[in-house]
Amino acid sequence: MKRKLTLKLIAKELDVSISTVSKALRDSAEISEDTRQKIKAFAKLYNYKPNNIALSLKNRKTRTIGIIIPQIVHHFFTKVIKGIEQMAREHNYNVIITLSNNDFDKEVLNMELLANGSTDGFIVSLANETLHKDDFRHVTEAIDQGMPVVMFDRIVDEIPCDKVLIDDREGAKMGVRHLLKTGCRKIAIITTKDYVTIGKLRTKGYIEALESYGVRVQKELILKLDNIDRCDDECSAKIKHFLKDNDIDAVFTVNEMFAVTAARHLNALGKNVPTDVSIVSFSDGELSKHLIPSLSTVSQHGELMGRKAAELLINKLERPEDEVEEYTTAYIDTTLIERESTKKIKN
Amino acid sequence: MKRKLTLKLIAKELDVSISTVSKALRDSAEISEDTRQKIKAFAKLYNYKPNNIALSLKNRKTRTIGIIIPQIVHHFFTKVIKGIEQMAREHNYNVIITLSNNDFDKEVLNMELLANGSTDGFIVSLANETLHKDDFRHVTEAIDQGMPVVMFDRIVDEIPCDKVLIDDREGAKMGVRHLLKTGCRKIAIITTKDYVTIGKLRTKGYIEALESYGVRVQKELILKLDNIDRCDDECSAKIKHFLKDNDIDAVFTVNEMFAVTAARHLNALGKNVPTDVSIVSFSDGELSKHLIPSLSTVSQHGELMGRKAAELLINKLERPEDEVEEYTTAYIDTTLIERESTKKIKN
DNA sequence: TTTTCCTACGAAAACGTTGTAATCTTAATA
DNA sequence: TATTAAGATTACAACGTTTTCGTAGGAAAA
Repeated sequence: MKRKLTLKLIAKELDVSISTVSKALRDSAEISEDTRQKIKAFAKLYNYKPNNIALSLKNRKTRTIGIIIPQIVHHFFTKVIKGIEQMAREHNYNVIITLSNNDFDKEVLNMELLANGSTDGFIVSLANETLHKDDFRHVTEAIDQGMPVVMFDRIVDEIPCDKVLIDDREGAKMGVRHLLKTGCRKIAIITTKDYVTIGKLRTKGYIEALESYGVRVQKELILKLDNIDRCDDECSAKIKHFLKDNDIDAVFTVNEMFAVTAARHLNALGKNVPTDVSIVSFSDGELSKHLIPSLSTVSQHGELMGRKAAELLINKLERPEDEVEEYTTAYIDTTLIERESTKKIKN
Repeated sequence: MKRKLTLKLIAKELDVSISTVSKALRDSAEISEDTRQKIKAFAKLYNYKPNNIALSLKNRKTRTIGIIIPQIVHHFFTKVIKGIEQMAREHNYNVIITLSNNDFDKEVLNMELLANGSTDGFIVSLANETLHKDDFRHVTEAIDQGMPVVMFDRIVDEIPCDKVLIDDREGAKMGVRHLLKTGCRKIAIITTKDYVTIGKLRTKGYIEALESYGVRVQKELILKLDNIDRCDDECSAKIKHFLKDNDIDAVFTVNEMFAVTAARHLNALGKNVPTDVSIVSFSDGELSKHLIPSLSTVSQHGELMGRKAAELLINKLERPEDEVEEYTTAYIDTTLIERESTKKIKN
């Protein structure tokens, strides 16, 4: 196995010192034109590339961003990553992704692992279990150690760091308003339990939208589920009964899976979408687009979110030492995408 | 900003040498029980963690695997990554992911970037443009430098390295056979042009399945499209006409998007799936699962593929120096998943 | 007492860089 | 001719580890 080319090898080969080689390659004026050319030619010929690890150690910087997310088999996170990737690349940063699988211990482990010199900062979306446990020491510890952290999507208010959020309340409001505009009045919502910030805020938006139209909010039309973005059999059964037991003409869901499951059950119940029941879902997924009928959604723009998160982090990483600490919370707007699961707006 | 705790700081604090601290923490018998306890207690109290970068530099190993893939917004790659992640984690490796966006130059750049000390080896799926250009120097160069490389899915036969592939021919055969078993005889295929290896092999499987049942292969029932995994308007229109113009009772597609598009057009044509026309698709997607009706698929097991790729790579990384070079090509079996788009098998 | 052998620690090198300071030439100036 | 200046190169330390080798001091053996 060939050994990677190093300054030392070049130096030995050309019979100069290591310093000379280093300086020549960095175009230092200290080195004579002759020597510089010779060294650069040699380096180019044998394709010398400085060793990143050594540089990281020396500079105490890795130019690497660590992403900690619950899972990757999820279109939303996938898009966020893409956004982060883009922005990172533009600023010459690398990206390491680790998955927590929604497991608290694994999340802690991953953060510790990456905190030991591998990354300059973190972009984090917390695991379900972490939110549940209400234990964020691993995050605050990282922050205390001087690691900049940006949280997105699944955040915790109390942690002092930059945050990027979807404007969940506004988004939900927009989605439900659309249902109202198309004439629906018996609008249900399928959401998560309140400890999930997202669910809570979206529920709030739902309520506000109804109130703004003078529609009474009925408690029995609000279904709060334990699941967050998967929908297992139990979850599916609950949705089924919910849809069967209530007289509704529309359903708003806080994620795609709930919507798809609802669509399936409505279909089984012989209800036509959108004639009998309209559906609007919060989403950043492919599913909505291709379902028959395709789903109208409140689109989350995960890519933008990723870009923003990366931007905030990079700002922190490159700010001068003495700058005052200051935390931003950025909101990413949502867009309503009309598809086949809602009726046309009446004029 | 607090400085990270290092051996040096501990040594200074406890008034011993750096060596002593290092040894104590690694439970060396050289250090007296007393000192050892004292040092370990201190380290624990202040949460000392060795610096990874320094270790990497020293050991000339990073315990990091680099993944180079065309895109991440694609369920298949997402699953592969998950598989790689798992296996890596089990063997105490980290994972860095970079995206080529199907762009040749970016792929080259990414590989060079990661090759400079950041990773011990690569898992690669080539960009379309790279396959088209037929230029693989960046890969062979990495291999020449002693970087183990494992290719998966979009591979090139000539490159000497481990490879992981889906058994496309067998998979397609199994899918089409299932259609035959459920009584279908007028089976169409929607596939890609032959220059895409995957399409070619799957078409071959289709033909073999028909022949094994003594069903005549009709050229007009084979639709070869230019697209690979997206399906734009033009592509959709072609599928629409194909379905309208031919009298068929089943359609086999080489990817999920073709299947979804077909389902949509069949629906519009008033054909019931599966009563009038059955559908089987090659896939590793979520779409199939949630479509109404859900699609029967030849499942690709991306996760397994990822695990296998990681396993091969780790084997290479940990094999003794003097072992002979030897390359494996592993095939990942496919599985037929029966859902609602096919009829039950008649006995 | 002298030699040998443990025990418990420390010094130093190495991994690959970079930047500062030191050194050595050679030519110009006084 | 002696001094200085400049130009060109090199030595060295540092980043944080681990590990090999060395060594001091004391106890056991001769």
